[in-house]
Amino acid sequence: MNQPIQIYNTLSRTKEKFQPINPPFVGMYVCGPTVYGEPHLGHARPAITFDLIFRYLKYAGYKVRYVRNITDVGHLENDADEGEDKIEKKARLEKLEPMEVAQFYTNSYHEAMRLLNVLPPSIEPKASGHIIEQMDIVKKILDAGFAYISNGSVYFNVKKYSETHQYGKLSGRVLDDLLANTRELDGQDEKQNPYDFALWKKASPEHIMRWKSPWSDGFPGWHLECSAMSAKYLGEHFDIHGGGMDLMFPHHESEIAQSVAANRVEPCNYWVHNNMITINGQKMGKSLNNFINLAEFFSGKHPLLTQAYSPMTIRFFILQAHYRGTLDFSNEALQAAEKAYKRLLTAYNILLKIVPAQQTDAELAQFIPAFAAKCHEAMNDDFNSPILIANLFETTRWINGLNENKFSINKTDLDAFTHTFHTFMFDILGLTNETAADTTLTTEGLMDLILSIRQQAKTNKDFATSDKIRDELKKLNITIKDTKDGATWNME
RNA sequence: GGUACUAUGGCCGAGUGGCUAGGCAGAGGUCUGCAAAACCUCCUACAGCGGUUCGAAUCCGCUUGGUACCUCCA
Repeated sequence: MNQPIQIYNTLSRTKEKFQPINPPFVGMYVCGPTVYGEPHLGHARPAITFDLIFRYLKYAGYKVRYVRNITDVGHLENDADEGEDKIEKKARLEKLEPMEVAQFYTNSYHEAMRLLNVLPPSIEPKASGHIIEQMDIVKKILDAGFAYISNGSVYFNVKKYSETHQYGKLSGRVLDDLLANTRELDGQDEKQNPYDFALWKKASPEHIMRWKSPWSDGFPGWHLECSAMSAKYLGEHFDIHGGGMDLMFPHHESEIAQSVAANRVEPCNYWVHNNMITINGQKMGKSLNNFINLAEFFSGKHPLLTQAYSPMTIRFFILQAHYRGTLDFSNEALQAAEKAYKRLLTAYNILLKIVPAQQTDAELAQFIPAFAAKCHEAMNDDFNSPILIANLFETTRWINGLNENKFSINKTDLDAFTHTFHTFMFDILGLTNETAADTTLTTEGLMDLILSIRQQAKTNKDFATSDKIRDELKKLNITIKDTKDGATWNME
């Protein structure tokens, strides 16, 4: 509303002006996790990407309804010989109810998101709670003639659909190519064409998660849950649909086909996809032994990690790259991010302590509004967080200069400066002031006392004592810095 | 093989047809009892080969590399 936002739309492969259907309201749907394992980096990136977008749209004055689902049914194992539901398999291995498994990992996911300071979505619907809505869509698609029933399962007729619509327009696929490149596999006789996809699957006898339907005892297939839940909470036609680039085909492509077949309307105007993450240049996968979950990053307990990385370091690192580029994790890169993040925090904490003067230096007076403008410009250009962060770093020399009395600033300008910094660093990027959070008044008092004793020792040339104080504090992760005006400290 | 994304200095990672990314690391300096921090200065890249252009890392083509997806599943 109050910002001209450009957003990259996968459908058009260009940046487009963001124009909601019904301003100031914005509907955004993002594909959430399948809860059958510990949350890992692959969960963090989309969550943080769309958290950034959510935060900025709200900042820009929109009333955003953000829906992010929990997938807790019908996820078949990728490389298993017999198609076995991931959640069911886990349940069998751990001797638990399937829903117990789903709940357990949903809780883990929520905890990881909380630590990463990812705001909870407005609505977080579960697939298992929307079976009826999904069956309704199956009925609609059957009625419209875009699906067929085969042996108790219902399949989407891609060929029929493509006679009047363009299946493949999101991912750039051509139907003939799909056909030519699809391998013939066993057990696909139910489908008329290999590229048809299931809307409803008949459950095999050992399949625990099943629901009654007009077609069979079974479970909803494929991409149906997102179509059902987005339509229920955002309407049949809403603004933004997001997710990882890996979901573009077939998941999102099929969502479009389903929605158009059922409702005769495109599900959304803007498709937004975040790019993938690699670890040391390789994709992350259990079979590659480089699978690191978020708890392991936070604790440092993984053979590939040389140290623990705080949630804010991970968040900062992810935001330092643009969401549409691939991002490679390595210890070196994370350590650089950790230092950079701390430097920015230090600058902010110094800014809070600056005492205003009567006047602001002319150059600084120009910088402050320019800084705000550049921050907005960065975010308006397809949520360019790396540019925003670079802009924040531009402030450090001003802040350090103020701290050393090289410049002066008046109260109005100082407030504006602080406000802009705070807004972009904490409200929009969603970083937290980890250092300040640990600092209590008691600690301040204790540190003042300790530093005065150390100053006394230094005055007496008792450097053994002063160094001992500094070294022992260092072991507690408290760093002393001696400056002209006395010692300062900060806690890591 | 197909589709998509991508290839930037020691590392991470932005970006535009001609002009500074930013961070980390490194070098020198200021400061300092020492150290750290801070500040100043330096390190100037754009996979390869062609083409368009007065001019391209930025546009086009080809080549090569990386990643994801292309079967059941969300």
